[in-house]
Amino acid sequence: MNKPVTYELQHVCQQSGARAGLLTTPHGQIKTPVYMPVGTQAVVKAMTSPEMKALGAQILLSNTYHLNLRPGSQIIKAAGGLHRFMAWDLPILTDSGGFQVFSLAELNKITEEGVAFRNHLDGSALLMTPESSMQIQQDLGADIAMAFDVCSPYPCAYEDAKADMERTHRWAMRCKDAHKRPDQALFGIVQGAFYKDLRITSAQTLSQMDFPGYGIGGLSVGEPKDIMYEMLEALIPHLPVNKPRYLMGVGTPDCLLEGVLRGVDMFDCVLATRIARNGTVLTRHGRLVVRNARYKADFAPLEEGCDCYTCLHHSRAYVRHLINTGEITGGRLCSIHNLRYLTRLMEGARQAILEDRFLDYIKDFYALFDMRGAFNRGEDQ
RNA sequence: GUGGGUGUAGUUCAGUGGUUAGAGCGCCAGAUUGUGGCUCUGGAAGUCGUGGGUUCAACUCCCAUCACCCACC
Repeated sequence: MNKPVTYELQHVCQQSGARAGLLTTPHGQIKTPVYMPVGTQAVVKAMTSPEMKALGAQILLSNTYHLNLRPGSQIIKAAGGLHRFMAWDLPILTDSGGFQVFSLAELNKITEEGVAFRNHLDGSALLMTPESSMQIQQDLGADIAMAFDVCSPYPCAYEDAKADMERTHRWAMRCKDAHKRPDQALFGIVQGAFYKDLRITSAQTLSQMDFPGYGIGGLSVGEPKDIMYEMLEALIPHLPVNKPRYLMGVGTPDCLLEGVLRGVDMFDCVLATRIARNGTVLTRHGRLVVRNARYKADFAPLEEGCDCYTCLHHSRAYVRHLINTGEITGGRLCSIHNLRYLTRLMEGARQAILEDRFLDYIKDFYALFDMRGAFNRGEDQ
């Protein structure tokens, strides 16, 4: 039986060691490194599928937990699967619900069997297990499903981190046993909080289970960036070279490039679309809060030279006006720009890797990008 | 012209003798990393229409005056 998702390592940058690859799925190929826009509720907020294609998105992420609550995985299955339901014929990856165990921690109880959630919509009880997550994800029918994991918080005591990691490994095996769909790949997820030895153990343990790809979970949960980079450097050498690595939830421009530098192939993040709806955009010069009064009469595009729809047609003053009057198109225009920005950042990274000049690419990025107030955390300040 | 009403932050309004006059909206700024987010947090902003008076103390009570609104001539 052919594997549903295969990874081909196309080139290793001689200057940096970063990777360029090709991910082949039932719904087409993905050139890596890649940023995956997030469409939690079977839609990238404010965007349509043709618009996502136009800005160069290769694959979208959607969410098991949310879609299972509404409209329900049976509805999406009846619609002919998630691709048809949301009219997106390129690849999709579904998150397992594991992150909701973390982010909705006050509303759930974790046992070895699974997680008892309080439904955040109506308060009703809901049990999610590795098996049920697999069932739901197979009903949704994405190209890539993620294992149901336990994401440790930051900070986290060693014994707790170890217990979360070991449970994640047991659940990964249960996910593998429960996963039957031949046209869908299942990725395992590395945990281990902020302890290098645990991260290495997790990478080795999951590698032995032979998944077609590996998520790196539990990072960008509030820790300083340096610590995240240390963890990546420790664990990635213990993942197989011929499988894709997906750093979950990471999405500031600098973190994307630093991740690529350390061997990551895939990223997803809500940041670009979330800040867009609140009037902040990303540019090569750093973040730009277009909502601010200084742009009231600024008729330049959001980012000079950007090829996105927004920058080709509209001014900062206009976008600011729409944001400040609460017009939904304001959030749309900022989303279009931010998604295009990150997509283009990754396209440029891939090209630089293929041409063995990725270190120069990063250097050029930092030379222009104003890091002051650029989503820093903790000790980064 | 007569009678009544209203004048407090940019705006709509609270505040009927007692620290440094408040709220919503607006304005300004900050936050946002596997989305419980048209969200969250903070800030600036008022000679209380004006001028007198009573009082230990006045946005508050009294007088005058100005502006606006309503009713009636």
